[in-house]
Amino acid sequence: MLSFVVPSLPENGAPKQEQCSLSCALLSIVCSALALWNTALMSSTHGARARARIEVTAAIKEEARRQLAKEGATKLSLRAVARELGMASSALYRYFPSRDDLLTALIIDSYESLGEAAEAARDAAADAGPVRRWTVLCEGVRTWALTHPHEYALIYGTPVPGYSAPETTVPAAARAVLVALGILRDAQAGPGLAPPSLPPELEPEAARMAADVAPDLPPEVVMTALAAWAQMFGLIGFELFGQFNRVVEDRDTFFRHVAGQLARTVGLVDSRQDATA
Amino acid sequence: MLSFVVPSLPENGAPKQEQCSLSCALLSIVCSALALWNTALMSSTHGARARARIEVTAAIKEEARRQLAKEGATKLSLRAVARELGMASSALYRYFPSRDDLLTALIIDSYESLGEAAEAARDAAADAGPVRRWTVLCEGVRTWALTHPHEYALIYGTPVPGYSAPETTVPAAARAVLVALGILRDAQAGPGLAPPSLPPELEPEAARMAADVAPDLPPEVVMTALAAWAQMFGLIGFELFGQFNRVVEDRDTFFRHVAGQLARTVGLVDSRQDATA
DNA sequence: TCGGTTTCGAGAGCAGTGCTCTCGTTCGTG
DNA sequence: CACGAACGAGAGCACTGCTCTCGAAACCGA
Repeated sequence: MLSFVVPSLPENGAPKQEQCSLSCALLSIVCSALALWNTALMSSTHGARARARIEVTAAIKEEARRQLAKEGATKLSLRAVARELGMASSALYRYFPSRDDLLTALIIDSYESLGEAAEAARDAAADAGPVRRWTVLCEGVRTWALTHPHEYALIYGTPVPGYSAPETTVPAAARAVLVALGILRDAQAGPGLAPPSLPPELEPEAARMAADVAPDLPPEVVMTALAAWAQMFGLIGFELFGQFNRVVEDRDTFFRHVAGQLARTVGLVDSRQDATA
Repeated sequence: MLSFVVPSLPENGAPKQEQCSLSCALLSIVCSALALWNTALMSSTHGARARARIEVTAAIKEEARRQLAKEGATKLSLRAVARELGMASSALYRYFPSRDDLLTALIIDSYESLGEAAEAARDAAADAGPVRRWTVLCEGVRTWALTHPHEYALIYGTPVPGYSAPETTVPAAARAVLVALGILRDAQAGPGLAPPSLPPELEPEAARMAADVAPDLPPEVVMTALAAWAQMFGLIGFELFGQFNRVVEDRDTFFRHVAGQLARTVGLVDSRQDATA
């Protein structure tokens, strides 16, 4: 399913591959059918069988998540999951049409987990000044990444099977960045925002983006915030994937400082609380 | 070999894994022996056999690089490489002790390729102002990433087998960032640098870093430049891995603007050439 | 020039993978 | 109660990384 959404990259022209991508398309249909089936059962709770189904599905995801956290996405094996659960590997395909679909489910879970961590960081510093709130949020994301390296790699590292995540991941992925936009919104309502300047050739793009994402915020702020968000993940990725080995040592304070700089870039202004904190 | 340098992440405690990591250690010794053997042959050119060896090694790497560019690191298969080269898969192990070692060779090649692109970008804008030179360098790196997505993913995405690259990749990895530091050095000698301010708790760290990397540059500049460098890769990674899909459309001008902002963050100052360009 | 040593390629084989197909069994419902 | 849908298990296919063995070829010293 994942490898089905790869329009821009060349595929090998072997006939076997064509057959695969065709069966992938069919599988994706089957997958959404299964998903609908699951949610339909969840809502109406048809019976014991339905409950068993969502229970087994949860058990599979749990065991898969354990293996993911232990050894990473590339080492995640359907057969090992089935073995650990004491069932035949073929039985697993009743719940997930392919390994990629299981991975997609884990991707969504990881996004949700990150979103939860971001929201917790937001709530932990709810009374602080804007710059500090932003910094705490960034530190929360970083801490989550350091404690869930394989999950982080799954969602922000190399896309494992193909090069584009399916549409279903989009809302989960948006959750964390929405927290950042919320902080900006609060700052606008309270201490104030100092919108950064933007070159004129970027203004239509910024307006389009802001209209899609946060119409109540100045377009320059939205665009700069998105850039800052991506830049933060550059820092985290470098630290997590070893690019800072033997280069940056005191990474906590380094990251905190850069996150604060990013906050000011976005337009957040220091308050008394930030200065004292 | 790669999976041998994973001290921080938990491994599964199965005995088979221990045996594997042990054999990995042995293999890494064999690998360095083979590497020394290769270079020794290259320098003294013992005979036709030695030449054939380096030729076959190059052919393997070439075919592997082709498969890497076509389908990505996870799909790279030793057997497929051997098949394409018309030799038995087992014969390939005479040249690379394991798949990871072949990947390591490709990683180094990718770093060198990126370094070349960075140097070309530097030379292409040798006469421009500091901000423009930095921006052109960033655009060069981005263009390389967009044209070599799988190579980029190999070196800046998720580390494929383990979580830390072997030491041999370090000099190759440094090549690109040294170009950035060179631009800063030129700016210091010519148009001038405006070193950014740093909180006092980061000054010792910055001093240590600068002493290691670029003793002739102000520590604040070195530290901020490294942060900016990492941030740039955050932008590139987001674009390349689909995080900007349906969010950022005009990515060229977006990236150019953010790269210019990063240049000013580092301490580079606009010149007349930058303003007109 | 000869014989021993090293290097090489090929084949078979092992353990593992994702995935498919078939075949009984069990469950829910008309 | 009976029928069909869902389920679990097993065998099997094609593929992977990797090891071992064996014969042939190349090298090198005597």
